[in-house]
Amino acid sequence: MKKEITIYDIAANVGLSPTTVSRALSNHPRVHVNTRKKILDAAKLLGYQSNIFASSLRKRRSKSIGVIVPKLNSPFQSSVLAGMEKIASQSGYNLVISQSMESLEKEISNTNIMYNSRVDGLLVSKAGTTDNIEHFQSFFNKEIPVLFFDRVPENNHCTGVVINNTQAIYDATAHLIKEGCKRIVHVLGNLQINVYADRLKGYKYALMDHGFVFNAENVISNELDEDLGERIVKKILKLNPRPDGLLVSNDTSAASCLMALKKRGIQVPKDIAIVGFNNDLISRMVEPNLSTINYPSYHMGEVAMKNLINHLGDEQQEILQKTNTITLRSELIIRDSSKRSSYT
Amino acid sequence: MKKEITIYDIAANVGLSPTTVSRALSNHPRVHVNTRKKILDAAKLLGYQSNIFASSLRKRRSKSIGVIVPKLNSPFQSSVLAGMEKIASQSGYNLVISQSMESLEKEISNTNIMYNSRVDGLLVSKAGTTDNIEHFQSFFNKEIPVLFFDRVPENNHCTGVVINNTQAIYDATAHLIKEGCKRIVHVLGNLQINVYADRLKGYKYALMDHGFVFNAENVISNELDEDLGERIVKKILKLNPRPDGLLVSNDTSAASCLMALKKRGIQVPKDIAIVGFNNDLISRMVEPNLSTINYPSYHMGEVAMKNLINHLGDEQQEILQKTNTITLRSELIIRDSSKRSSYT
DNA sequence: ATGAAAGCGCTAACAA
DNA sequence: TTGTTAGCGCTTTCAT
Repeated sequence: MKKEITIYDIAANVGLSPTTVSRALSNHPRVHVNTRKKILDAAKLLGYQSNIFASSLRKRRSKSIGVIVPKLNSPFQSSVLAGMEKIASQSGYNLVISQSMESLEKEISNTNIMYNSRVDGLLVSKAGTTDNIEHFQSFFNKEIPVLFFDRVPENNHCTGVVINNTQAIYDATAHLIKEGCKRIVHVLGNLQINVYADRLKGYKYALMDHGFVFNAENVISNELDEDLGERIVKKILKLNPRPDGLLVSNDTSAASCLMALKKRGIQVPKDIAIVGFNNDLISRMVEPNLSTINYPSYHMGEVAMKNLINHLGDEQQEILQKTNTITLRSELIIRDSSKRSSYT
Repeated sequence: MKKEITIYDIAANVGLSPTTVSRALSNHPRVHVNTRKKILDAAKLLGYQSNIFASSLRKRRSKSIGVIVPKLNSPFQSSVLAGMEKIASQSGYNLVISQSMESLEKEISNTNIMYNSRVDGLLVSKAGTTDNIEHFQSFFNKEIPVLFFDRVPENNHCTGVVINNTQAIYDATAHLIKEGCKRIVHVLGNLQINVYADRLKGYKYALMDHGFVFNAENVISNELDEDLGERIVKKILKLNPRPDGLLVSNDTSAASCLMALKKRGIQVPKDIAIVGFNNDLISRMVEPNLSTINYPSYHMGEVAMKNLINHLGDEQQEILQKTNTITLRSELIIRDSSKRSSYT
């Protein structure tokens, strides 16, 4: 490995002190314009590259933000990440990204690595099995801001960027009821996750408000993956009376249910109406197009990152502590998969 | 911010030198078992966290890998990243990720940031407009390994992890010909990118080998996005004779073409057969299911990361330099969107 | 506007 | 097996 060019080399080259070079390089105001120019020129000439380790060691800041997501390869998360990256890079922050694979154990390990990596702030969408936030304690102790997004822990003082999941599913349920559905099955993920717990609430409230009786048989909590469709459809076809409405907590799974239904000759929305969640691309590509909840994922990434970065400067993170929740707008998008009115 | 606990604190606590503490902490063999235990206990007790800046400054290694992709929010890239993250985290490496947004300018900027961040290695899938690799020169000079994946630069000595794009499209084209297609339109991305240039070759070769005449009108180079379908379908419907085969370089765009065709009452595969690329989820969710090329994206991430990390130890990167290309297996998956035989 | 000196926390020679 | 010493490259008082 070649020798590093340091500010000492530049200093020697231009006949000034390392201090002045350092100041010039970091745009300190108290450096004469000509001096700065001379130094910058020399730096370029010598091929100088600042050593961020030395700088970070000294300044105790890394100019990097950690992000922990459950899974990297999901349309939702990758879109959030894209939004985050945009803002971070605009502000000169690096993104250190890791995935918890829905495992609390790995989330803890990731968190520790992030802590050791001295990220200036942490953005987390928690794993399904995470039911406490002890492992972030080291961040809290050192007052390194931690901000949750989408999947936020319950009952705590952390800021979270979320959508109103309860309202979203309330609207979806009410919509299905209005379309004449009599038995609506709700398929969702791990109920330990706020996202799904809230949606279940919205579902219940909507039933209640429309004079329906809640029936636990109509709620299926499951791993939301691509193969969900077959499993779910088998299950719901055994129910009596047969459900005529299906509320699935993500579009991929909803699409998969749609496939499984069509395969059996069950017509959507005539026999069963479907509403998905997220407004992923796939919701516009299947037939019939899926009604869904528009989830502003890219925007969520931007907002979360912006809020985190805005508060990095503050010595005391009061504002971030006090802004407990930022709720983004989401809305029901009605497409053909749930338009039953014409058939009834 | 609270005071840091350092190895000096531990040393003082257990009555040993910082050196021994450092050795114990990094599992150096020449430390007595009891000593190590005492040190580890004290470290835990005091809440010690190693300072990677100091360590990296001293060791001149960051234990982090940079990844630059064109876009974070693509099913393909996020799957590659997931594979990379898995391997990296297993080996104790952090992932610093940024996106070039298909802009050479941003790619250069990202590259410089990665260089300044002192990543131990760099993984790149290049932007569409990148036609040289000068901006990686600083990495080459310092012998920091750079490995390209999927979109690799032409004519250079860098290692790349790729699939055989030429063969893949050759097979797809041959398949369409066998299914009786007489006029096959090939829709692909920016031809400056090896991926698409190679595919065009495969298309031409296949035509040639089957006695077809290549016609430039049948090649459409375009931005491959979700809205592609309408644009493409309008174009091809103007062609005379009307094409009966469509080869689209990613599944999202292929699905979008499929939608646009169906909207106009054109039947797939009877009137026009379609083959996509990537084997994204969406290819299995549209109707008819899309024939496509299975692209082992997750695996590509794993392989690329493994190869990079394997060669980080080596002082001289000879092996990496000499292994010029790693080609992963890809294969044609035939589904309903291209099964025309029964109609002819 | 510029400089001298100290030190961030760690590790690697070298010595014992 | 353990310790001494020096220094990685930078920034930040404090002085001039």
